[in-house]
Amino acid sequence: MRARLRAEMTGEIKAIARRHLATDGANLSLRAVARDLGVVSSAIYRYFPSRDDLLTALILDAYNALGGSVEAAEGAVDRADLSGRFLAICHAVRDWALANPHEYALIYGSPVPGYAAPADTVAAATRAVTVLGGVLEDAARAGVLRDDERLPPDVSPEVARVGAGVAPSAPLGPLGRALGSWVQLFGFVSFELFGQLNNAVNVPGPLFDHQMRAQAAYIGLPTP
Amino acid sequence: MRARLRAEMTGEIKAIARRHLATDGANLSLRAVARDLGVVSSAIYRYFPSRDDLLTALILDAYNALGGSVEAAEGAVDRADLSGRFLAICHAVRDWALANPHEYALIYGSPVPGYAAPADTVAAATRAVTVLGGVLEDAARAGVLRDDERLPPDVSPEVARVGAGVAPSAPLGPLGRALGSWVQLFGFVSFELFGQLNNAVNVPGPLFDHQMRAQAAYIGLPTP
DNA sequence: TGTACATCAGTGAACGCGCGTTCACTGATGTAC
DNA sequence: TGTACATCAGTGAACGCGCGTTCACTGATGTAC
Repeated sequence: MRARLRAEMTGEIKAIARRHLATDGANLSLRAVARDLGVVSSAIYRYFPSRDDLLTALILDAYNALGGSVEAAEGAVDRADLSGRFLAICHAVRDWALANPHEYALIYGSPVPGYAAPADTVAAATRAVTVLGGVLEDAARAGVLRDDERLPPDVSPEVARVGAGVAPSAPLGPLGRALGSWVQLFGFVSFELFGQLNNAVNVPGPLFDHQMRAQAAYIGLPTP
Repeated sequence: MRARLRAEMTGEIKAIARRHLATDGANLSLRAVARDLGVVSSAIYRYFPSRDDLLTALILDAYNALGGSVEAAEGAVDRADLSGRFLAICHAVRDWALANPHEYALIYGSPVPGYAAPADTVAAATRAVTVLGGVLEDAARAGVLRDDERLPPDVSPEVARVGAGVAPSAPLGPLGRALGSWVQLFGFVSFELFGQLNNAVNVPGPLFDHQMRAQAAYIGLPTP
C-alpha cells in the first residue's frame, strides 16, 4: 500500500516536472514542481534525493518512451517488409518527438550545463537505434544487403564498431549509409522542432516521409 | 573616441558573455558577466537594455561567425571544383562548431525557453545555407545537375520554395537531396557535440568526411 | 484482535545564495562658443 | 585657447523575487507480537 502510494506520488512528481520542461527547459525548479503538486518544497526530497536525480529520471523516462514507441511501431509491421519497418521507425521517432517536444529537447538538444547523465541512461538511450539494427540484421540475413562499398581505412573500424552491437551480419557499406540515415533522421526532427525550418519549409511531414523513403532505397532495403 | 571606447566595451561584454555560455548555457547571468568585467552589474545596462538583448547579440554574432567561416572556406576553393566547394562548406560548419561548441549550441541546440529571437537574426541565419545554394546554382548553370527525380506533389512545392531563394536554376531532385545533406550535416555535428556519438564513434572526423563525400556524389556534384 | 513500536510522508522555518532591473548620484569626457 | 555646458559611463544601494537543500517536528500508516 505504502509502496503503491509512493509509486503514484513519484509518477505525479515526474508528470508535473515534465509539464514544467515546457516553460523552464532543463533548469526546472523543484519548488515550482512542489507548488503545482500542492506540497511543501522539502517534501519532494522524500522521492528524489536532489534536483539532478529528478532530471535523470525524466531523461530515463524520455529515452524509454521513445524506445518503446519505436519498438511498438516497428513491431507492428510485417517482418518481411524491410523498408516498411525502416519507415515505421523513422515515423515513430518523429511522431514521438512532435508529441513530446520538450522531452525530445531534453535528450537530443543541447546538453544541460553542469549536468552529467549517469551510466544508467546509456542502455535506455540505445533502445531506439537497436530496433534499426534489427532491421539491418534481418536484411543482411535475408541476403538483400550487398557488400557494395569499400570504406576508407579510417572509417571502417568506426562503422564496424557501431554495427557489431546491433547488426553484426550487415556489411559495412549499407551499415554506414544507415548510420547516415539515422543522423539525417534526427537532424530533420531537430531542425523541425527547434525552428530551423521556419521560413523555409511549411509542411515538413511529406518532405520527411520522402527523404526517409529515399534513405531506405539508398541503404539498399528492398521495397515490396 | 567615446564611440570607440563604447564599441570596445560592448565587444568585451560579449566576449565575457560568450565565455559564460560554456558554464551557464543560455541562461547566463548579467551579474556574473559584470563581475568578470570588474564592473558593477547595473553598468551593463549602458550597453545592453536587457539580458535578452545581450543574448540576441550573441546569437547574431554566432550566426555571422559561422556564416563568415563558411563563406571564407568555400571562397578559397577553385570555382570549377563543385564537390570541393561543397566539402569545404561541410567542413567549415563542423570546424567552426567544434571550435565554438557553446555558440553552436546556442543557435542549433534546443531553443531557450521564454526567449524569442527577433527577425534580425533570420538574415544572419541564412548566410551559411546561401553559400550551399550558390554551389548548386553554379552546378545547375554548368549543366551538371540532371533533373533526374520526380518528387511527390506535396513535396515539390516545399523544395521549390527552399530553392527559389538560393538556387533558382537547380532542378528539384538534386535540390531535395542537397536539403537532405544539409540536414544530415547538422545532424552529425549536433550528435557529435551533444554526446550522442559517445560509446559508438570514437573518431568522428573521417566518418564525417566520408559521409559528406557520399552526399556530394548522391546530390550529383561532379568530382574532378 | 489488540497493543506497542517502527517507519515514513509531509510540515514549516531557516540558511545562504543569486538573480534582473531601477534609480539618483558622481565625475570624467566631449562640444560649442 | 579657454570657459560653460551637455553628454554619458560607471557607482552603490535598494526592490522584490526565486532558488536548492537541511533539519527538527508531527502525525498517520504499517508491522510484530
